[in-house]
Amino acid sequence: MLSHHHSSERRNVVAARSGSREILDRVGDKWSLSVIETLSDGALRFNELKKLVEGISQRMLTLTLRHLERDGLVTRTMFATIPPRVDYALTPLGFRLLKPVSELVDWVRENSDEIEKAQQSFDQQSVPQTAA
Amino acid sequence: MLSHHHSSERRNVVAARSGSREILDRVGDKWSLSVIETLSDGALRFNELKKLVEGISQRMLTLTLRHLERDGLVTRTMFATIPPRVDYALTPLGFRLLKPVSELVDWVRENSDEIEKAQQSFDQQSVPQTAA
DNA sequence: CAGCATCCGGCAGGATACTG
DNA sequence: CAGTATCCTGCCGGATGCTG
Repeated sequence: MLSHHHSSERRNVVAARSGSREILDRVGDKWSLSVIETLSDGALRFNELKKLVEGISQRMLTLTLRHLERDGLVTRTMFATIPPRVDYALTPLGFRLLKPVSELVDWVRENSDEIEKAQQSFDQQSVPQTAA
Repeated sequence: MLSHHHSSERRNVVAARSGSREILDRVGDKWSLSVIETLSDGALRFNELKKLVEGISQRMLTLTLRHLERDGLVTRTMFATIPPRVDYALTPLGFRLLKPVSELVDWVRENSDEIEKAQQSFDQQSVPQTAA
């Protein structure tokens, strides 16, 4: 399949089908990437994560962790102590995801200057009202 | 900066600050990645894009393109013909973004099986109500 | 053809209060 | 400590109708 006849129909077979959507369904929410990166140094407990992923609510942390756990990117380990203790850690799959993700993060960081410059010049040309 | 003293404070300096959020602000919305990928083959007109990025509304296409244009990832070229014609194309910056993005897309595609398996086993263990 | 304006529903996600 | 439960809000994004 995917074999195309002439040249016109090929394009978004890639775009729409190849899963840009699936990525975002996975790590495209507000917190997943931050959590994954924070766990790259090793296992952490719930409240440790909550402190480190600054700004996250415990509701969102719970939901994010559940989601990542469901996707097989994070393990959840409970200790039946009192008070209870729960460790979260990246799975091998989660660790492997770290590489392409880091490269994307690095790319954005390296190019953020150029992006900001583009934004500024765009914003200027869009609002040339008062003075030309 | 970023120099840390002892080992405890380093972690999410990376995660929260390094821009996982900035990425998603840029390409983390519903359509940006699809549009970028679709433009990787070359310039396209508005309605061509609309057809190729299947499922997108023209409102969202407009907004997405404006956003990408503002970020310097896409150029917009108007031809003052009747009827008007507008071409959209990736900038060099947009093209360079394609590489890390593609790797992430590829990673997800290559690992989607494992992810789906993880999801299924997670869903089973979470709902063991009727039969154990 | 390539859009902008408007209206509108759903849901991501924050705040808060309560539990084992 | 590590969550759940509930309420509430913004805003993302779809549908529709109108223009140069």
